[in-house]
Amino acid sequence: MSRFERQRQERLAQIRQLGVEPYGNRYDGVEGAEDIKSRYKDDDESQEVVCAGRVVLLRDIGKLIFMTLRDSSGTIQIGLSKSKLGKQWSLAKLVELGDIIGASGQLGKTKTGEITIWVDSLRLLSKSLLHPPEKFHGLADIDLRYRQRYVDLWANPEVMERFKKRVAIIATIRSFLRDKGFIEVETPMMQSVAGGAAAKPFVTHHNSLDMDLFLRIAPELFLKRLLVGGMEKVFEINRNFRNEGLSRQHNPEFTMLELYQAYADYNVMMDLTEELISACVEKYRPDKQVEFGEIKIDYSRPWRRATYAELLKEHSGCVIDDVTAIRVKARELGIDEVKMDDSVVISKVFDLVVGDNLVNPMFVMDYPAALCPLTRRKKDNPKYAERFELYIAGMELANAYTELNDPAVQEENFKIQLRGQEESMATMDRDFITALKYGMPPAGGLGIGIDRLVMVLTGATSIRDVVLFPLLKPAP
RNA sequence: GGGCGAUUAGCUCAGCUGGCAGAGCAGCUGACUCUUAAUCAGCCGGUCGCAGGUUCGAAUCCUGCAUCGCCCA
Repeated sequence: MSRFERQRQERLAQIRQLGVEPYGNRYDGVEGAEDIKSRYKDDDESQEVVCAGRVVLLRDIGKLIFMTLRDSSGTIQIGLSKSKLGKQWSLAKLVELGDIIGASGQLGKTKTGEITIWVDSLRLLSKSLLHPPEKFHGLADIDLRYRQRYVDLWANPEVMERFKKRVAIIATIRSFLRDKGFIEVETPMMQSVAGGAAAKPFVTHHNSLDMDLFLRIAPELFLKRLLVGGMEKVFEINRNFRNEGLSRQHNPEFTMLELYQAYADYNVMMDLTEELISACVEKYRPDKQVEFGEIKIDYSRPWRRATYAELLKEHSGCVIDDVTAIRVKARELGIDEVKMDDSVVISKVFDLVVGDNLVNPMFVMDYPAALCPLTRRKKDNPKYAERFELYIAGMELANAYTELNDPAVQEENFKIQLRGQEESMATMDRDFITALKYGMPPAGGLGIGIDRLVMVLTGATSIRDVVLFPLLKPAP
């Protein structure tokens, strides 16, 4: 135990000696700090208010103490004077930084004009036994901030603001989709076949059935079953799990919006995507500009739409059908392409040459069909699939396509995809094929990475700054 | 997995080519009824990440390890 902790334990004992319980109970009538401040009217010092929060600043000037309390809305100053508090003065003198207190009193202003609650009754709601981080710099150690988010949230106010914004963005998306007639569903997180994307799943085990289950890598195949079932506009916002490395754009569990609309196609999805994200921009970034690290994202509409082949030509000079030239380019970029399939080489070159450079929102359309096993091919050119990805700030924000609803083609694509994979992974979702055989309406489908969306709307360059508790190695 | 960087007081950080371990904040004591990162005076606080090595002498140089971060795969 550090000496600070011992000192706080002693303080705790002193408080108990005063007959005060240091861990309070229900405290009624509390209003948000910012609400209280906005209620203040000049020359009216008659309002009685109640607030509660953590003591984040403390200025003791003898017989008068000023404290700054922080709650989820912001901060407010309270003033405690010996003359006004009477018997509670000795308790006031024992309050330390980090304690959670409640206070009621008259709303007024100081001589210097700061709105202040002149406290007539004080309540200790929770004694803090660990000293808080340094008051000016807050908690700066990056690793500690993620590990002790419960400290980060009040020590660094902008963190609270960002997470409140995340909540609000998700609420905006839900109401936008409900207004358009989509219904929200929940599909299995634990699946016996992990399908709907190309990624390594996490494995878990069901004891009484004695069978392995996979945490889902995507909800896609279940949401499409719902299209077969007759739900025509359906969406899910929930977690996906992918067993891959961590980076500033990847957390093993991440939140994804997936939606499906019967009788639509990828062009409808493109309009919907632009409209949906723009609704969020309107609400949280009315000037349509977001600083993102070194770069600035401009959300002004309309967003450019270009085909995969056009962009490849534009940024690399290579024609997409000229595989030899693309392989030369790949080697220039340091890609070890010898054993790779043509389609894989093209996609690696594309990611490096094009993807990273797309700062403003850009729809990349018509991917090589080999990369899109769940997608309908273009009628006039079956080498390409009716799929687009939305890029913002060099990241893939959204992925959408005209859904493949021909069971025979789907089964064939699955077989090709499974070829060469390890035995344990190579499981065909036969039930999904059966569902398609009953008939799935033609449909457009869309996925949006919610964490990344929050990043590009709030200017956070690491996914860890928009996930409350990002995955970390256990503390040493 | 590779490269670069970091690790010093509870927190935020200085510490140059090797020579007695430093500051601010926090804490403790005292003063102060209008402070705003309050101020003023005094005091306390260290296994310099760990383990070796070089040296008369290592926070500093070398090697290895650990943890974290950034970049790359």
